[in-house]
Amino acid sequence: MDYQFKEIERKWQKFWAANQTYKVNNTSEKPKYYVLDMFPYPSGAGLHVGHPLGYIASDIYARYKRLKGFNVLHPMGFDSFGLPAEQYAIQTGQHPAITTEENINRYRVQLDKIGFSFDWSREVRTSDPDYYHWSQWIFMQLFNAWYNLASDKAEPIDQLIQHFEEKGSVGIYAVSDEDIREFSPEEWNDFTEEEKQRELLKYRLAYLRESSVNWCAALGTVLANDEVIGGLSERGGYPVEQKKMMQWSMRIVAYAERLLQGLETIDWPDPLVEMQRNWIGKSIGALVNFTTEANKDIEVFTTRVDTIYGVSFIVLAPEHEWVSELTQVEQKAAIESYIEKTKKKSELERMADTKAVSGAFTGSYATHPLTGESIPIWIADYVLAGYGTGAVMAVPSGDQRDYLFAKHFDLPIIPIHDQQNIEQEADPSKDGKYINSDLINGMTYSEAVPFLLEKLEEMHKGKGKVNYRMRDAIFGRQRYWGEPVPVYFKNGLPYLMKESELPLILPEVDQYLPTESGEPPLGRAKNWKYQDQYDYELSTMPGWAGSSWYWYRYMDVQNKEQFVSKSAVNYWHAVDLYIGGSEHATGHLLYSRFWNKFLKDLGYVPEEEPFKKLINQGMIQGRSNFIYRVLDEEGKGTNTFVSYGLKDNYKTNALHVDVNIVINDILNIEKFKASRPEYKDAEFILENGKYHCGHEVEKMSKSKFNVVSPDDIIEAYGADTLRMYEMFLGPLEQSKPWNTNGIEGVFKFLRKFWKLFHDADFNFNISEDKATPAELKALHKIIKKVQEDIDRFSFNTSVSAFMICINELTDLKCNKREILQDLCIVLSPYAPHITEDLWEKLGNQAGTISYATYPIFNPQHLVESEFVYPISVNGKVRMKIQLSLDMEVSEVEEEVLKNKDVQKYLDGKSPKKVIVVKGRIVNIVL
RNA sequence: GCUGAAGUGGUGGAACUGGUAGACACGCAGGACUUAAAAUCCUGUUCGCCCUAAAGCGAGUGCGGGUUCGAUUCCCGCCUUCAGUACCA
Repeated sequence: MDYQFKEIERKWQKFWAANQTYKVNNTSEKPKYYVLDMFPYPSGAGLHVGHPLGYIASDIYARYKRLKGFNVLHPMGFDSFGLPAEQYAIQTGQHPAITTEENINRYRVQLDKIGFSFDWSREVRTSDPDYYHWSQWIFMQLFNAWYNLASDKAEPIDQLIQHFEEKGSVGIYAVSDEDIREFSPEEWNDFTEEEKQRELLKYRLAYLRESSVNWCAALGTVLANDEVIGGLSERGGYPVEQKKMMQWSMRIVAYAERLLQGLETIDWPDPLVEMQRNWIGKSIGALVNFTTEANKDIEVFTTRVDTIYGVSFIVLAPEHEWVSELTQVEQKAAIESYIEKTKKKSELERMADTKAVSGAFTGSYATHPLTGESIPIWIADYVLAGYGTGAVMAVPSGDQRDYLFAKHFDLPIIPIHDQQNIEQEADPSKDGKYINSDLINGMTYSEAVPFLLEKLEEMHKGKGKVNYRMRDAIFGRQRYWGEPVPVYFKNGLPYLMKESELPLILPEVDQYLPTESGEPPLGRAKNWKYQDQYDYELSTMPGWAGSSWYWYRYMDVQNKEQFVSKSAVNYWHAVDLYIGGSEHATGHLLYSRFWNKFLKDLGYVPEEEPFKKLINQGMIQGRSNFIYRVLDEEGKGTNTFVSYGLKDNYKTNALHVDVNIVINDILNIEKFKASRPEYKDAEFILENGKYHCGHEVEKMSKSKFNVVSPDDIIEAYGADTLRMYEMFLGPLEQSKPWNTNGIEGVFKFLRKFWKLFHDADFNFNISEDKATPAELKALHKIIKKVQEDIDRFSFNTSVSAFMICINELTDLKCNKREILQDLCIVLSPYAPHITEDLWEKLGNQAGTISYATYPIFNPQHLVESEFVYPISVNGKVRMKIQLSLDMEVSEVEEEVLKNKDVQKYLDGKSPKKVIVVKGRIVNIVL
């Protein structure tokens, strides 16, 4: 029988499931290896051909590691809380759990058809109460912890309480809110319970804070940033306003430095590391105090304390807390109107017109800490309330924004060093010697900074300070389909439930909308009170809660007592290889590192970093096809379509056409006519009897008719072809458009491979004869190539190498067991079905190829005695001469120069120089 | 603007440490088989020059320079595309 991929693939997928071929134990003699994929959100649209790219690569890697003798953990699950299911629920009233279940089942069917070696007995779903039990539990640990700067790690809050009881607030160095109180142990012990809780909340790593959210009154809901476009809601286009709400937050900033340092220790792609670094945004500078008449010191953050003598004004963010107090009576109207104006501007507009200078004078002055001069205080929206202290010392000579502001409002611009050129724009260089700078005149940058810091500190006017751009993460969503927060409120203060009461199950509601009074959907739940009297927290956890620790649950998915057992985590440790998209660079991957560090601080997990090696698979874009409708004289569409090459002779209108009825850019006219009634009588202007379509690379989406489903590919060519073709498309990390053109080549390759094992009538036919050196050479070339390729994640090049190998063996008419059996093993990570089938036919026990031993490369088989030297003259290859590889450099040179064709080039002269690289090349320089 | 990645035939791409540029595959062209088509197989296919073929010559990895016996690979400057980020003091 010819290669019957459908039958083969069905047979082995059934076998693997029935025999739990890929089930893995938490104990083994073998070394462990953990290969993880970023788990998907199961959307209603199902998988398209771009989704499995990373899964195929990781599956090849996992299978390869098994052959290399590792105990491989390779699980899969679903990130199943999320907005689309909730949106659908709002529209249809269907419970999101039902939609989610349906989508997961569909995903599972699609994934199973591709032949992955996942251990499905370890599947996790973040929306499953058995799973979110532990998301809630981790939240509780965060609530019950504080960050001790003295030990530089998170510690249980009980230790902080004990310190307060014994020593008061003295000697505590914590990451906390700014408004912490100072107290003695006696005072602490005299605090009421509520006062104590209120104070502790300022230290907890999960804490309540007032923060602003995107509130859309018309939709009655809170929107995520990416649901707001130009100040309007993405859906419906309703106005969105900033609204202050009490929100759960996570003190991720406490980990900023460790998150930054950890980047040095992990093997991630450079762009991704860079993105995280920028996101954390560390800057080293100083805090400086400027005194004001109103007796309110303005603290500014600067990275250029050396420019302090160039300060000619102070700028506050319009939201700065002292703006109103600093505003003088005669300036009040101007300031208030300016604040009003900025409020109306959405964040996007503020970003868009970065060129327009605007601001207003408060009428107040501050005193320069070193010169004692009076400096005007302005407000302007180019200063952001959220960064640094929300106030800057403006140095127009050194900062372009300050420069433009000074020019616009006619404020002084003071040059601060002798090499500064400030005629056209600010000059931020540090190269000169300071002028106009009193104490530091004549100093260089590296002398001035430590000098000034010391001076300011001595005067109690400032100090060195490291600032991070990263903000604490908001940890609440006013939504239904997420993990309930295991908290109830007593007298307005949050308290945790008992751990034994977990999980707190997501209650039923009548609608998935906010209540009339604007509370989140959980406000609709009937009789939902803690101990029948206390209100629960009504917001749910954000999408990243469940994904910030899921790789641990895979290690020990059935555990009812703990999120992961000590023994499981001490066996698997951390993820050795993680494959996923770069869109999670600053979300999931940052939060996961944060939670991991926290869990490590409390001793639950052993590793500081959860993902040792990470690979980003590139995005698969769509490749759209177009047909060209001919327009008549009035520009109206006709029912005639002109082929791509002739379209310039007509007035046309390009239309997307479904790529699934186009092969190699040739339209299948019959299928097209049948696709819609109005095309039934369509006419075509053809080229050589064919209709050629135009094409363009776009996002893969339904509306562009360029979505290709893996199901269709598998139906036509099989999963092994799909797997190999996805790899063959190009380097894993590169983004590329999906183009089904070319898949035939991979399919033909697998047929040729099949034919090696069969005679002309497709009877299984294997020879037991001894292999020839040429056959062994072909085999050992591929053994070596594939292991090198997989080790550097270059899967596309091994597919080519397999093709070369099969072409060679076909030419050699090789059907010897000695060669083909090992070849099956080497190919099996890429094409598991066909190799498993042939493995069985070769007489091996069914279903065992996955645990076979990868053949050992023997360099002996690749040793050559002769080499065809390319002979180049002045760097240009002119001819080839075959010589023995035993020949020494001098012998090669001698032999080459004797050659007749070489003599022709020499033309009687002797060469200036002859370079011989043994076994590589000869270059003659004339 | 800043940061990062990348520019190689008609197309996807290969060339891993500076050593035969275009492997492998698609497409295309020609041929075999066939009444014909599909399928399959064979041959050719970077561009230009010489009527054609063989042989040969010249150019060639975004552009311009450099280092080197030799550069897709290293260095300098520029252009283009994609991605991320953005008044961060």
